[in-house]
Amino acid sequence: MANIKDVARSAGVGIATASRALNGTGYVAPETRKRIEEAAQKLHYSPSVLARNLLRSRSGIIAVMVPTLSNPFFASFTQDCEQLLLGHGYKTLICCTVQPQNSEQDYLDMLRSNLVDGILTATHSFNDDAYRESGNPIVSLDRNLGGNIPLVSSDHCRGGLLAAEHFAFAGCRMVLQICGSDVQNGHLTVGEAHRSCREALLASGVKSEILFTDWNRWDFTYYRRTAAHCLDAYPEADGILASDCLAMHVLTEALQRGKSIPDELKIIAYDGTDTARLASPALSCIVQDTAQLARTAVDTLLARIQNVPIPEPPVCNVSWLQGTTCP
Amino acid sequence: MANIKDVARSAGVGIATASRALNGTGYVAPETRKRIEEAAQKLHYSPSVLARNLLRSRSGIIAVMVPTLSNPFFASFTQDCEQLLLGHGYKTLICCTVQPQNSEQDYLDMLRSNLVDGILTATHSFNDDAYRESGNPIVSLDRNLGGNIPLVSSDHCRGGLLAAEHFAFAGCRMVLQICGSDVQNGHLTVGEAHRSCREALLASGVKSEILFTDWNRWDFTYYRRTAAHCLDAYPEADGILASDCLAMHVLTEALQRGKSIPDELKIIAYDGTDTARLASPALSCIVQDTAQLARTAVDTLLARIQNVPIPEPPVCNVSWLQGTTCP
DNA sequence: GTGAAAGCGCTAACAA
DNA sequence: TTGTTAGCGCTTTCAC
Repeated sequence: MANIKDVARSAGVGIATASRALNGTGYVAPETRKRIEEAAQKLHYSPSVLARNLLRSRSGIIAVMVPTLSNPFFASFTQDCEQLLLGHGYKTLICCTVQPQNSEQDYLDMLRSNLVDGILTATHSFNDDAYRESGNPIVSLDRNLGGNIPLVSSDHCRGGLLAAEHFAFAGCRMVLQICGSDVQNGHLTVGEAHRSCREALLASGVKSEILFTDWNRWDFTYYRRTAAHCLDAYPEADGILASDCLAMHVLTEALQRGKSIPDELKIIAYDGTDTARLASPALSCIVQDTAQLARTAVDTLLARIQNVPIPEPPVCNVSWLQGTTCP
Repeated sequence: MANIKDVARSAGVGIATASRALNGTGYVAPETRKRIEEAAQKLHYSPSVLARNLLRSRSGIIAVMVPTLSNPFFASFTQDCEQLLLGHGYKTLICCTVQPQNSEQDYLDMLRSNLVDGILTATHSFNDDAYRESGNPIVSLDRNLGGNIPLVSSDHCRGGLLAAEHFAFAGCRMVLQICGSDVQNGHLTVGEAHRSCREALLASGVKSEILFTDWNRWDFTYYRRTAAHCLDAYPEADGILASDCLAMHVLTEALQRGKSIPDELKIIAYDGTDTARLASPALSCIVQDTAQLARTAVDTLLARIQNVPIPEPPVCNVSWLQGTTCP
């Protein structure tokens, strides 16, 4: 690969002149510029981003950390971030933490070692200290990392309330809320949804049970087993709240058992990704606005990187999407 | 951020010694090593990957190009690649080409400018020349780029055959095959599936129509419109072959119109991602083995990077997954 | 065993 | 307007 020295030599000019011409920075005679450009063309010159990065100590790369891309919510969020970041001149490095051995620490080290300029994390693990200590531009989705790490999240409180209202309105007597075990440490803001939902249900005289799923499990078989377990262990439940994938499995499993939906069992899917909207019968959903989440997260991160004061990130919208699994 | 010079100074040694101690390369007295390590610890030293990369002219990053992560097949493939690459010490840069302005060219330039060590492309656009000219380590999924760019793909010929067999067995008289318009340039290997399916159908006396979808469209509304269009425009079709997402929309739309599935209409989903397996009634699928595809693609790319001779990449398995939308 | 120095490819002061 | 030079932070000869 030809480098700038080759180009300069070939054009019969100094290195700095070549650099200036190629970057359009500083003075350079039109005729010289032409010679340089031709030389660059001829040699297929392409500047080394590596060298440039070292000089500027920035890589132009942002890491997006998610548990797994196989979950449509995270896939969608990642996709949205990638597009937005691209618009700001950043590339996106993807980090899936579904395998416990891919410790978040390794990913955090990328920040310190300058491999990435910032991190946008949407993972669910526990070691919050590592994040705080890492100190650099980090923005968190849906998980309160403490320190002064900006938190971006949906209005889960309202989300939970919406769900409760619809369950109650539909005449449920006993709702099973399925949520990740990781909400238990209290740092996951989605816990708010379950808290507010439960509170509102109880206030309306509806019973509520909470079932915690295993940590960091996002696979088909686990979902299916969990769905079956719910129906086995809580036969009296006439309402179930679960995130998209799980809700779809519950729906499938319930139909297979001959349950009539929504008559015998109401289901509300939390997240409301396109995937959930594809189920038949259509799932009733609490929809998180991934586009808004991504936009907020990216804007906040970029502000952080540029060291401009960041406005308190707005809480993102949730909305009700009427399906047929809960009126 | 402390650099190696700071560490060396703090430990009272030369830079080279510090480097050797920290990397465990070359001789260094145990006691000196200890001093250096302590200094590094104290200063929170973390080596700059940027500098190291420049020196080695490698970044340890692989780019994975897909149309969009919102499609579960690509999400799954990307996820699998990321995990495998991580095991080989590579990070994964994600490039979504759903927006036409994010030209593949920009991404290819990353190769030349050393930002990535290799590219794994699974996009569907047309400019094959750019790939060939870029010359560096590239592996293609499901798209014949020509030159000597390795191609990894499923046994689509068998996939199409399987589909045809099941349609015929189910007693279909007229099958509608929906496929991306991009197969028309003949470079997309998935075209094989449709070719072989159609051939086998015709041979069995079953009619076959092919409907081409727009290029590079992967959104919910487009899917839905297309599904509706299929049912409108081909009322006589009693079998439909479509990729997962579209198949799910067709299923939903058909049910909404009161069609009885599979009695009046058989549906086979091509890809068979977890998402499709979640539909109710369960979709009958031709399953591509994304794990195997990813493994093959990654192995081939790494061989290419290390400049070892690459065995002809094996054609990956497809299999039939019995659902209830086609017996 | 250790350290000085060269250099990866580039940009930005500073001189000329 | 152009060229020389000093680094960015690191690894790696090659003397000592």
